[in-house]
Amino acid sequence: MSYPSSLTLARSSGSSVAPAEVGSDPRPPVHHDIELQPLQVDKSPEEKFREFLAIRGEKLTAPRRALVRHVFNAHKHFDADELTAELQERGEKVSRSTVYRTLRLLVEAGLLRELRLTNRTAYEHDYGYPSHDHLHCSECGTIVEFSNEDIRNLREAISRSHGFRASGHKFIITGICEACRRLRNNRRRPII
Amino acid sequence: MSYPSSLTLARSSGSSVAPAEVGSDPRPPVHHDIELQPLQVDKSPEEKFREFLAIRGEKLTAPRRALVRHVFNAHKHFDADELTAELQERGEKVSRSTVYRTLRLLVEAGLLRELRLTNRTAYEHDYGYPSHDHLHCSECGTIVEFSNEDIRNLREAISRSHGFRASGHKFIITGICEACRRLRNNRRRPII
DNA sequence: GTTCCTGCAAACCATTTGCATTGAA
DNA sequence: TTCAATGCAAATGGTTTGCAGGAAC
Repeated sequence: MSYPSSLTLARSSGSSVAPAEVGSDPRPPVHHDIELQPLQVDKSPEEKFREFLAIRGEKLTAPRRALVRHVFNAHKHFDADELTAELQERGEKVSRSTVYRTLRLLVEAGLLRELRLTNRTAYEHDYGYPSHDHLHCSECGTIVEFSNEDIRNLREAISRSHGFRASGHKFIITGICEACRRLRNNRRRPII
Repeated sequence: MSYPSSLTLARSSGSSVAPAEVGSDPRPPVHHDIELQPLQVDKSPEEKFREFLAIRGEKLTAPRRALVRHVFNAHKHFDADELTAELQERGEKVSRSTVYRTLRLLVEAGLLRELRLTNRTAYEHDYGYPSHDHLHCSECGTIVEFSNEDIRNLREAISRSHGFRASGHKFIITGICEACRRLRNNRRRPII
């Protein structure tokens, strides 16, 4: 069976260097700006999680199910407190502790990936989503995803030459996004 | 005037893919494993810091001087508490708060770079040290530095294609270092 | 002198944990 | 029926901050 992966907002996947694509308003320090196509996967995240738990003799409870469903319902970056708030707004009974505990499990299960760009840990989909890296705007905090296959090769070559066996990597490019740069320029030469 | 930069432990700088070089004991979760040549710089870190402070109308005090001297006396990764301990062992009167405050200044001044691999922030030399990236052993916590010029090009190409103006990047390869891999293998097939 | 800096202790804030209770298998 | 999960509140641990006294410019 094929899980249709109802992720939102997919764009150009870009093999060597992907074309530009920038969001409109740069003010709120929120993330997103999704560019990649979700992968077709044969099991739903929930099912995948249940299996992971079963192997360890652990249980898929109501709060865990609500959480994993909610998280994979929209493709975006989020942190523990945002998630807690969203779940509670929806009337789901999930405490902050359980959110933290479950997020840790989802990372161990390979469903989510951690991203430490600020003091709060951000999470993103790993299961059903292609390997990618991030551009991080230091002005507005926007996170843009991109995919570049050279990076993987580079990572392998470097690891090999250092006797490392790579299991993953993080490549984060920090800078100013196009929208913020334009705002800056407009401020410098204002229309009188 | 040329500052001779008394950094310790330099090794192969490696342009495209540097040769392997691995430390001996992988147990303690401490960092290091330096591979790059320090750069020749025209001002000492202390002098550079003094200038930075002067511009902002701030002062180079005794604790700050002790700190910047100590930090640039040896090339290694360290965190705030390690540094506080080392300074106090040497009889320098620097409180933890001042260490935190001064580290932040040194980052702003471009003398140090922050590295967030664990829950504690690690610091490393930026001034007088070439741009580089890191291999991080998930088993023993060792950090190995490497330098690869393709990364910079990749970063520029990707940034350009996304309308970003890059100001920096972090490329961290996670995996198992050679020493830890050997330990694992020995454990799997023990000598009876 | 004025302004900035220091140390101390307290505050902060994200995350973790102990424990009594509840619930999945 | 058993072992694990939950929620709450308290603990943790790295980092920041308010403030009164102390130093640089």
